[in-house]
Amino acid sequence: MEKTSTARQRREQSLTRAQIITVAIKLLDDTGESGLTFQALSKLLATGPGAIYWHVANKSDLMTAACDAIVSRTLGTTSVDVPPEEAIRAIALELFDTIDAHPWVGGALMHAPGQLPMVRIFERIGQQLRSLDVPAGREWAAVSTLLNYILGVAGQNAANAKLAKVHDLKRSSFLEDVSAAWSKLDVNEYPFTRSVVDQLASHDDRKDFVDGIDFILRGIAAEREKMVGPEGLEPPTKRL
Amino acid sequence: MEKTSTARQRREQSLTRAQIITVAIKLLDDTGESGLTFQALSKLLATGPGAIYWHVANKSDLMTAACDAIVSRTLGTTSVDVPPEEAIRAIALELFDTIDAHPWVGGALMHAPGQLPMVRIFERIGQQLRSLDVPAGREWAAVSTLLNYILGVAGQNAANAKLAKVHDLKRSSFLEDVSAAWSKLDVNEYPFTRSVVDQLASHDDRKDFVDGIDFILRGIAAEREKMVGPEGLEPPTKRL
DNA sequence: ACCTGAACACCGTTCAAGT
DNA sequence: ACCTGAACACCGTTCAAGT
Repeated sequence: MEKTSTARQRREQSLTRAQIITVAIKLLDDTGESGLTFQALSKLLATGPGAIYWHVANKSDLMTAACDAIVSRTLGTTSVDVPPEEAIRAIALELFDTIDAHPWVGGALMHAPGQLPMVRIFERIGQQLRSLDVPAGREWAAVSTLLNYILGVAGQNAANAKLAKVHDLKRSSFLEDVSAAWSKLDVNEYPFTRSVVDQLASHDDRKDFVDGIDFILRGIAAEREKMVGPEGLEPPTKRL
Repeated sequence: MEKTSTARQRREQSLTRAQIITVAIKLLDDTGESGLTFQALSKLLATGPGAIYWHVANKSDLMTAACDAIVSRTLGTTSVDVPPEEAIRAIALELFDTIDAHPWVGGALMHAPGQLPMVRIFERIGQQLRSLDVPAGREWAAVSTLLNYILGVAGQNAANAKLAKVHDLKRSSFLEDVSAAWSKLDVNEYPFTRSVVDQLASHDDRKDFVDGIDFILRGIAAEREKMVGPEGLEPPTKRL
């Protein structure tokens, strides 16, 4: 009944914020969002719950820090020197895969608006949009759209993972439950939903995700093309 | 120190699920997401915490039910007989305004994937997309994109409201904090973010939101136009 | 069938006391 | 400067006991 694995050391060196974050990530990965407790954390770190508060402001601070560690690691590996639209797709997909592997990151991302992890994504996408020559006045809207879409999918993934863990641990397809519930909806009130129930089981989350990114990118491009118009003259992009 | 307002009745009639949901909504509106407790709720209903569990499975069930009450009310008022793209914009805007007025709805929406409130939105958008003649194979991707984008904004609004309440109750602009933080970022690492800090204060959340919807709609339309091609022939849309 | 309310098993956070 | 760990103020949820 006792976790004999990661609980050793402590004593030779003093506790570190980085150390805490590392163990927190391990805990979150192993036991999910609800598994991160100061109790469990302090046991793994062989210390008291109070000690952690010396290095970390509170649980929310810890979550954001753990999230940022993952996000910065992910964005660090993105390839450069590809066309901007492809780069954005690559950034988005890497985020998707990361959140798929660590669903709690999705939840943490959602609950830390304006915080460092989100700014990292904002910046990366913004830079690519800038080399796409999106007019200065439309940059904000374009980045926000992409970011909010990514956050929506991220949050949904996190929620799915939590539901799957709560409902029961074995059956990976709670999709069947949803599918069954949708099939019982009134056909007159929910004609569309009823007509696409079968796609619930067959659809590919990852593919759908990129499709969404592509819709947005196409929308941004379409607006740009319309603005260049007959003269082909664009307002000079604001530098720095 | 005692809430004298809404605490009366009880006794003449038995407790109702609808009654519970109504009071829960009031509590959520007045005190935020963290204000909804079975303790506070049962006090307002003049009963014990255990009584509520006879009508409601658990807190998550209650939250989803409260969320659904708001969402169904909102979607019920949407006008009909407008072009599909405009209808989608209208649906999205009504949702935005609703979530702006009840930020907790954003959080509840995010945590109930596949649940009734989300299906309502899914269905409404899906119907409009169908009258837009989006090819059957692309409907799922198109609805998902719009829905996930809306969910992203919804979640962000909820998170902002929570942060604003926690940080301090008076100053409505925690934007200043974020703005200050962004201004301290390294210019070489965060050139884009630094160049748009001023837009943080001046931007209009609601307008940005519609802009995002428009990007996506334009993206969907652009794809459709490309597919009709020279022949102008579309595959017949699957009926029912 | 429906309500009561004490009790349970947990939370995050604090803080006097130690080193 | 940093850690200890008991204590505090809450949670959601349960359940024997009532009507």
